[in-house]
Amino acid sequence: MMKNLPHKTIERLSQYRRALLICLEKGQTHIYSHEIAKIQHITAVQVRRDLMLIGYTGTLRKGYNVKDLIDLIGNIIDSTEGINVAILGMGNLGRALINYFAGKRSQLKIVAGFDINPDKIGNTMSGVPCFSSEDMNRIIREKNIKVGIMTVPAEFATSTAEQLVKAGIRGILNYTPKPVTVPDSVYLEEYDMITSLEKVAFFVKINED
Amino acid sequence: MMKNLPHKTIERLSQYRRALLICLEKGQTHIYSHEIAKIQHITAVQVRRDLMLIGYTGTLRKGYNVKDLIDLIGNIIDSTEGINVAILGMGNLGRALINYFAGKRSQLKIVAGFDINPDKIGNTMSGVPCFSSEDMNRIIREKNIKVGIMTVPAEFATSTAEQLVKAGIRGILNYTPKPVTVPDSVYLEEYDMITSLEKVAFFVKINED
DNA sequence: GCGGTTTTGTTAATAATTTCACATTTTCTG
DNA sequence: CAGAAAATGTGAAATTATTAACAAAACCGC
Ligand SMILES: NC(=O)c1ccc[n+]([C@@H]2O[C@H](COP(=O)([O-])OP(=O)(O)OC[C@H]3O[C@@H](n4cnc5c(N)ncnc54)[C@H](O)[C@@H]3O)[C@@H](O)[C@H]2O)c1
Ligand SMILES: NC(=O)c1ccc[n+]([C@@H]2O[C@H](COP(=O)([O-])OP(=O)(O)OC[C@H]3O[C@@H](n4cnc5c(N)ncnc54)[C@H](O)[C@@H]3O)[C@@H](O)[C@H]2O)c1
Repeated sequence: MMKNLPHKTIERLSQYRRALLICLEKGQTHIYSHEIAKIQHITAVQVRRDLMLIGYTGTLRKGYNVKDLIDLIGNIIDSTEGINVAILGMGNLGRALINYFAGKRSQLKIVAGFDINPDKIGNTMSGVPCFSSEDMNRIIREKNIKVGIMTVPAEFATSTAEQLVKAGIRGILNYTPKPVTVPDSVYLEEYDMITSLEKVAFFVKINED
Repeated sequence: MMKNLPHKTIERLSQYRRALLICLEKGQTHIYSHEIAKIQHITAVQVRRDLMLIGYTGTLRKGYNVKDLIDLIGNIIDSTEGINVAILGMGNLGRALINYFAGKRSQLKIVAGFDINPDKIGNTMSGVPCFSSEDMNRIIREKNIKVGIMTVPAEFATSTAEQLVKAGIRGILNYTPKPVTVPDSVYLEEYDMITSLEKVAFFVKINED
């Protein structure tokens, strides 16, 4: 069910929820498609189309119920039992991520970090225990970790991905600038900040007439 | 010229270059479309189509010349005089970014950081001087900074974006989870790691049959 | 209660992106 | 040198994503 939602829609649903959570905190009970659209820099039609795809129906002239919509998006994109996540490489970026995620989403819990630096192993950072990379296989299985976020140095990207796959991981988010290869059964997402920055720089350049 | 390249192509060109630079370092002189494709997890046709769009012609049976292609991609996406970049918010993520970018791309130079924490102002981090946010307007104009990377706490996202726009910035890369609004003349790119993680988690969930 | 306005939901149209299919060229092999 | 194999380049088709257009319903002001 809901397996064939467009990839772009999945991303937007996550973003809608983020915006809706802010509205909920502010005590807002309803929201119009064009309000969501404004926040996300897209069109109101697109918002309505996405909500149509997940079968949510708003109220005419009142818009969408913020709380209900948050819940429905949760039903669609979250998994019921939650998903345990590991950080590979507790360096600058790894720590920044742990800090950022701490308590943000109850369905996604960072339950372990891994490193090879003996000074870090055994410590806890923002509530996340750091283990030795050597124990990756065991810990990932013990803690039922499904997703790994790779923040190791680029030269260790390939070997770390291999270890993760061997340990039975189901999804990898790779922040390393080194693309990795995984079997089809593992979902892979790669992101490089330089690509984003170069894209911004490109459009700045061509806007300069 | 080259103004109407598809957005997706721009992103991929940046990624091709990243891969090609690694090949160049290894001493590889030529590369086939299917080799590039494998690295980027896309199809060879897509690579050829992108290169067709930028007017690059490879050699039949030899593939593409690594060095030439790197140079051509540079001609397309880099601006000739280089672009100066500022980091807004020298916290965990800001410092991680400075560290990461240091010396990676000569065309994109992080020339200033801004913060409001007096302990940070006046210091230098990985060669990047940290200024007070109050001086943003002056410094951005003095140093001819065109692009800003926002890594301030979410509650300061809106005001920081406003300051940047007032200072005449041309592009913003927003890593804050708070979407911001800017005039059409400013190119805006937003990225939230939670969206990426939720996307990975979603596909892990639906792959579990 | 009526006419005007606003908003949703959805079909149809359009636009963007990717893939297919294949002609062409080069290289290799015997 | 002929035929097979491997690669590029590209028009056309297919797919995916976005936008336009509009009917229908709800509310507002009078
Ligand atoms: N810093 C950024 O903003 C940024 C942005 C994009 C990508 N990246 C990439 O993310 C990665 C990490 O960046 P960083 O700034 O955190 O670097 P860092 O050097 O601060 O952290 C790397 C950490 O990984 C650990 N490590 C090394 N080998 C390991 C292994 N085999 N298994 C587990 N842990 C291991 C190190 O001990 C260190 O703690 C790099 O590949 C970098 O290119 C960084
Ligand atoms: N840490 C992550 O991995 C991560 C990931 C995605 C997004 N983010 C977002 O990036 C932002 C920064 O994250 P962080 O972990 O670096 O936080 P942080 O608290 O470590 O850093 C924020 C820095 O911004 C400075 N600051 C505060 N107000 C400012 C202002 N008005 N002008 C300039 N500087 C100001 C603070 O002094 C601090 O140095 C947050 O919005 C966070 O949600 C972080």
